[in-house]
Amino acid sequence: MKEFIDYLLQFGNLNTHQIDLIKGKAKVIYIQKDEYFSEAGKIPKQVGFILEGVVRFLYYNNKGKEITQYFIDENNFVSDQQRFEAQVVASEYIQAVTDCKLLVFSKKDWDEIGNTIVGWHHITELIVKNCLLKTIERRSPLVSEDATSRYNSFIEQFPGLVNRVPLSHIASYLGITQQSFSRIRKNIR
Amino acid sequence: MKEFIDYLLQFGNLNTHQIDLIKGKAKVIYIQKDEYFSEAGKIPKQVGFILEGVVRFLYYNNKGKEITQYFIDENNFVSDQQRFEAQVVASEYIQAVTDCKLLVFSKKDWDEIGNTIVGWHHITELIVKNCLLKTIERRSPLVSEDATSRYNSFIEQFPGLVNRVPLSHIASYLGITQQSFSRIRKNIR
DNA sequence: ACTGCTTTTTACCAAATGGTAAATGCTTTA
DNA sequence: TAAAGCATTTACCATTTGGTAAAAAGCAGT
Repeated sequence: MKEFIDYLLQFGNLNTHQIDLIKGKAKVIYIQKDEYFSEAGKIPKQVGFILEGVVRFLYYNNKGKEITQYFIDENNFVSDQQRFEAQVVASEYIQAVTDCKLLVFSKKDWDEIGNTIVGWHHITELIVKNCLLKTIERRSPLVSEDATSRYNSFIEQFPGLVNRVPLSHIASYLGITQQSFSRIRKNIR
Repeated sequence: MKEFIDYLLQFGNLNTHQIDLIKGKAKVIYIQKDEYFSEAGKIPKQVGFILEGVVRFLYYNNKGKEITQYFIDENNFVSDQQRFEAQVVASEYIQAVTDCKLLVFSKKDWDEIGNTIVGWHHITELIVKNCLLKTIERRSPLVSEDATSRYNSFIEQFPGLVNRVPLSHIASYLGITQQSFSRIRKNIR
């Protein structure tokens, strides 16, 4: 829980009273590997913050191929925030890649925090913008670099994740087949 | 100018007094093809809105290869907004791809608008978020699809741009060589 | 330890893409 | 109109990546 409050305080000030309000509304939930945090075609019910574990965003392209779009690990928000705020159906799945421990807020509680804490919306806007920028920055090299360079930047950007996540998902994230990925890893060794 | 105000009104309400204030601070400038709107290593001096023309974001990767990261055309904001707001040096170039006519605001005028119009920050936050989401959505297929599919989604996402932009820049945006791009266009014909 | 199941690696060949270089086409300028 | 300069295409071959299939490795449950 401390990690979560520290995370928030990076983006704005909160007094102890406000922090207690937030803590009071946070629920801890556990999701097992391969379970979904939210699903394409359904309205996201909650916004989460990862205390332990890794999740991924994924969708199926028009050829039916499963595409891993992004990984999120400890001490980061996990949410299809646009769809959550607007309460409209998501177009992507958010799936646990390992067993996860999450802090979550229901839409009702999230709104109550927003209506109670002055400046909360500003904080969350900053967080969303920050996450989007990080996403763009991390995914950009995946377009222009060759597969080996993509893998190297993945290792830099998500240190340790190689050992926690099925390689098939990483290959999908990097935009290559699992076979090519295996070959590349072999050449690097 | 009407286009600009209409664009803003998509994201929030503004009364005539506020609109007049904004109009009063907007300057029209012209940039010739290949000139820079802002440059890597320099602090962005202004935020712009494209009335006519096309610009691109570009950077040089660690191998010195020029990478076109994004195109922006008429009736869209063009700004390295994070660096502009914070007034820190940019890491990318913004270059006119065609002769351009822009509305621009200096940092001083932009701040004055923000300090005068209640709700302005909210509008600009929405716009920034919107642009970032669109960027992610447009660039995502570039990772996982093959070159032909990338080209097809480019045509959908930027209709008409193929005929206004040097093909070498499009190839770079798609993450392929100009030769491959030429070959792909030939096969489609 | 064995079985069955999933993940990862390997092998093979086909297809796509990159790199170098040259040819063609298009625009601008004298 | 010719010349020069840049953009685009083509050709050729090397390299990378994809697709299919099978082997090997890892893992869970008995």
